[in-house]
Amino acid sequence: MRLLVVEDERRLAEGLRQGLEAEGFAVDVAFDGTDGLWMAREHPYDAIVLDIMLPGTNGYRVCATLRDEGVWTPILMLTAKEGEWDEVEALDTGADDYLTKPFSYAVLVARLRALMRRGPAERPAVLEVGDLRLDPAARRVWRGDTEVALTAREMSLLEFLARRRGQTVSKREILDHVWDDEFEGDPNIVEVYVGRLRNKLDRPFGRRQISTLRGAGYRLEDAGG
Amino acid sequence: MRLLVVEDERRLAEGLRQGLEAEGFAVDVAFDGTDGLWMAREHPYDAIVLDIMLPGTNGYRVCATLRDEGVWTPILMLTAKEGEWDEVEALDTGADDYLTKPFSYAVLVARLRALMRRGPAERPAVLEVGDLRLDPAARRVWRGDTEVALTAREMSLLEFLARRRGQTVSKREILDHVWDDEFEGDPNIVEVYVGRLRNKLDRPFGRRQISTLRGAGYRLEDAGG
DNA sequence: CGCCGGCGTTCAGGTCGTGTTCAGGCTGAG
DNA sequence: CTCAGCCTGAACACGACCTGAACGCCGGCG
Repeated sequence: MRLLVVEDERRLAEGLRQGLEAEGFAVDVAFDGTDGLWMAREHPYDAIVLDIMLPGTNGYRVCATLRDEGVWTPILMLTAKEGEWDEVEALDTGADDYLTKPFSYAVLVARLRALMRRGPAERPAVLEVGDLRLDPAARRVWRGDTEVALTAREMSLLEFLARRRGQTVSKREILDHVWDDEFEGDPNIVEVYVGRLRNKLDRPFGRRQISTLRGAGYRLEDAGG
Repeated sequence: MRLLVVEDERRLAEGLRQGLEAEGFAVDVAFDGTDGLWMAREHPYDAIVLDIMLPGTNGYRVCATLRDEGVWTPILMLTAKEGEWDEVEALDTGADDYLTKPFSYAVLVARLRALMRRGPAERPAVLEVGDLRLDPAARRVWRGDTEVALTAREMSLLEFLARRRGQTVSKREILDHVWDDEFEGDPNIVEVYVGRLRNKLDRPFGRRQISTLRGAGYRLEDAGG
């Protein structure tokens, strides 16, 4: 069984390598996100241990990118903060399990074995909100039974809203996540794209699932409200 | 440390009880969801072990209901299927952790201890005052079961009052916090907005939870007086 | 190499919700 | 009774939001 450990704290990384090798695993180590991503793409690992706080590319991004590229190797994430939303986010971006630091070594091994027993989860995450269904990996969207064609940008906006379903997300938040932290163009672009999503997903079906909250932002309603 | 185990398989439930009591926990057992819900409401447990597949009320529902009612006891869910969406759903409905059956007994204990160490944490991102419930993050408000639509300004006024529930807040204080330190318009605007909140939250429900204290300010009553 | 179509983005004009002001009526304290 | 403080319905103005259209970039294709 071959493992990849992506962890920037050298001491912890080396400890894990030794311990896991003693357990009979073959272990590779990457010290930052970019390296980790590259190695995960190149080699067929049986599981990946992935820290969230990483230089280069952070854990969420590594995970999301791999899933996007169709790499479904089981991933166990290491989250630093306790009681935060990290865990939910970890699972949302396609991780299969998570562990909060500090963790017991025995628990890590137990959960790794469970993950690998489960096999390479060839299970593309599908988000469902009401009768809206979207497969981020395949980049496909259905309203009920009929598939709807979206452009790349429309897709990622919808995905962002879907992951925060029921919540109000501000325009600034949308710009930061769907566009880029440094995007400094016209925020009106969000309105334009929300409009396009409505034209494709709501109007033809007589719905209004994307609602506007003036002064607050937008919200994808849970039910077909 | 007091635990509640909600599990319908008698054999497993008894095994857990014995094992956990041997670890020094005080353990109560419920064999279906309805009982579990009732017991969780009545007693201040330090943590709850909750099976998903249950007669009566299923685990998701038990968890969601408790969270809705403001019970934030740490919950560890037991999911039966592997590699399904159960885990995400579990965390989404407000569970703090999950374990996939079959699980190692040692892992269960380890994770329980971690949960309890974390404390009755999970800050209720939701404010509750009487049967008034508001989720500042999602920007949503409910009176009992019915959601009420508020504008941005109404929302922040209500949030301010809710965070000072039971206390009298002066008009000046409200102006400083909900509007702006330098706001120099007509203070009457506070009266207008209090009136609007009453129209939306009190009047339609035959309540009067926002009371006026002449010469002093306003107060959001704890109970639905 | 140049045409073409799709896509992301910008722009301008129109709509309508929301924040604010105002004036007159109401209420409670002294 | 009187007055200050509070309530409230109506009116207004601003700006957030919507939308159709145009522009430029890029990749595919002849």
